[in-house]
Amino acid sequence: MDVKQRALEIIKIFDEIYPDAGCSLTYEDPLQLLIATQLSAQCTDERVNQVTPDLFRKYKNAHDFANADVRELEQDIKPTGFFRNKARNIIGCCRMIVEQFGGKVPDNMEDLLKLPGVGRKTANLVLGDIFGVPGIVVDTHVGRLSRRMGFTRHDDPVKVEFDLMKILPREKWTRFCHQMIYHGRKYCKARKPDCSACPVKSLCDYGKDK
DNA sequence: CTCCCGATAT
DNA sequence: ATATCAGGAG
Repeated sequence: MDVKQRALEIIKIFDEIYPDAGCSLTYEDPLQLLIATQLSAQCTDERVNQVTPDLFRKYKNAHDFANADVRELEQDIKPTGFFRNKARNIIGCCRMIVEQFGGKVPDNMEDLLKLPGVGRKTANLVLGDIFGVPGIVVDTHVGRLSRRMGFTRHDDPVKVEFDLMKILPREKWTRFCHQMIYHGRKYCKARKPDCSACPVKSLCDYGKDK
């Protein structure tokens, strides 16, 4: 079967088993999603969601974060790991948003990438979930599953992103990535993938020798 | 390529 | 003990 055809079949099954696939981070506005996503680097969403309610009660907007004390912010986000980099990035990010973008999260890739600590993964997530702009969100799950499913043979997230863009219909991009992450957490896990129970095993060669 | 880094699963 | 978690910068 053609790889595009196979992707569509997988999406059909994903739509049935993950009908409500969306972002697992809790947020109430664009800035909160931007910051929660930065905190989610090498950290589970679950842990981020344990930290953000207090965080967003304490810092209510870009101005509050821009004027935060670095050491204090470090302590506020410590459980998410990489806390020194993340605290510095969040403050730098919010200063730029206040000074150059009128206090609002930019709505385009070019400007989002200017923000410290924001790469293509974070930018594509914000574009997709906030502004409705289709984007391939390549995180650790999407990269791993894409390789296992034969959608790419690259490790480089940017190459994975462009391979997926060629295979998937544009309007499916954002939702498909959320579904891949759900699937990665439930079946196609990094350590002990549960191929025998996988709903798309007939469309994937990865666990074929068991 | 390395570094950042705490928490949990295996 | 080690791998891994919705990455990004130098």
